[in-house]
Amino acid sequence: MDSTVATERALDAAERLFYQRGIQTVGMDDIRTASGLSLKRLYQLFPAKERLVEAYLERRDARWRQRLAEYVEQYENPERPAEAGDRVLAVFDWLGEWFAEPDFNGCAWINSYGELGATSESVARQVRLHKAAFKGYVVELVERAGLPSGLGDPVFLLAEGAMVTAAITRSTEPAAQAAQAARVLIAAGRQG
Amino acid sequence: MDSTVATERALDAAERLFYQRGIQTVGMDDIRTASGLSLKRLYQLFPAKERLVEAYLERRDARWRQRLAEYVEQYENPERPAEAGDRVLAVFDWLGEWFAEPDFNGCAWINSYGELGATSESVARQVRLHKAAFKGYVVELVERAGLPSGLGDPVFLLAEGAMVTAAITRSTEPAAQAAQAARVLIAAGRQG
DNA sequence: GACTCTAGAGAACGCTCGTTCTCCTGGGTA
DNA sequence: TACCCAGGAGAACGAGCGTTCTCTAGAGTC
Repeated sequence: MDSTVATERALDAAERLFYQRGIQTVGMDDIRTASGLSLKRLYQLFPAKERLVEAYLERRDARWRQRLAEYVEQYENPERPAEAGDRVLAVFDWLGEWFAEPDFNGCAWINSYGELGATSESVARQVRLHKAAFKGYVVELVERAGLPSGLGDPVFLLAEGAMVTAAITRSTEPAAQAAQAARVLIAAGRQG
Repeated sequence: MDSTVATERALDAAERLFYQRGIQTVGMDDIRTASGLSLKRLYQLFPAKERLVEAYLERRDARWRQRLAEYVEQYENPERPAEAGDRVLAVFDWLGEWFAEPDFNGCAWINSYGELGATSESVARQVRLHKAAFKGYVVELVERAGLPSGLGDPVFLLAEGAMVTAAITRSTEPAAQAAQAARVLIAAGRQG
């Protein structure tokens, strides 16, 4: 089997299991079984579990942010004059769809941070990078909408709060609640 | 040694270690060493590690919410006509002080949920109870301030987002940012 | 003073899990 | 055909850890 195909299979299995059950409770044996690869092959591709965890978070980060950006770009419709803030609010629509996915289990980075942030410096670093990138994206959307850039902070906090709460309560509501609050903040920001 | 004293010592050690390093990475041996109790005594008081975890979360929940309520009550000053929402905003002041504590390591329940929410039903249940109680308290503050009770949701989400972000970025700023957003929402709510 | 019960110190047990090793098969190559 | 070697299956190793067991000391009681 091609090495890139094997890597992908390993990461697919790792992502599914790590995200669903947590990192520490999933053993390399579980990943072997789920991926159909041998332990030998797994350790050739990822010399230690920690490397696999890093690769899992990296790949998921790229995909998560890309999916978000693709969704938000729908709202960049040149045909109609976009309301300032439409694309900012689209973030919460996307969160709502994500929360509704059957295998939604919270934010992978918040979960990983709770599990390993205190122990693994590499995990902590990746979580910080992911959150900084997400926040940077939110700020960028705010600024491109011509809104005061200070709006980025509370919008980001609302999104984080919605992710955590959706996970714990197993509900999609927080997305709509956060969206509504963001709408009010945007309206206030436009006046001020 | 008195049994209640021993229980307290066990919980003190457990809380310090679990909160700082996570639950799974702390062994019963670590708790024995830190508490000065023997394993035998520990297992008399808590027949399994899971019981100790439950007791840790329960005791911390009671103390956390009591400290918050005590702080907020300062703002219940009958001498002056309190601004509606003062006590709601006091929640964020208190969060800011908490974030600044040297051993602050995020929200114990969010962390525990990330670590064990998928594995341990008892942990998941306690996290949900704690968050429901906190949210209930926020809603109560909002209503007692004569504000529209729908304001409870976004204020709660801002608080959650602030906790998560303060932990990951190791910064106290999110408390002030969330407070500022809450101020705007409250002002808008008073008008609407 | 003999007995009993509690508790301390820490060894021991059994299981899990990350990692490595052994043995074997099969395909490519001179 | 003889050789080589990448890879598969899974046993084996070693450490960590939750839990229990052993042995001992001491305090309370008749």
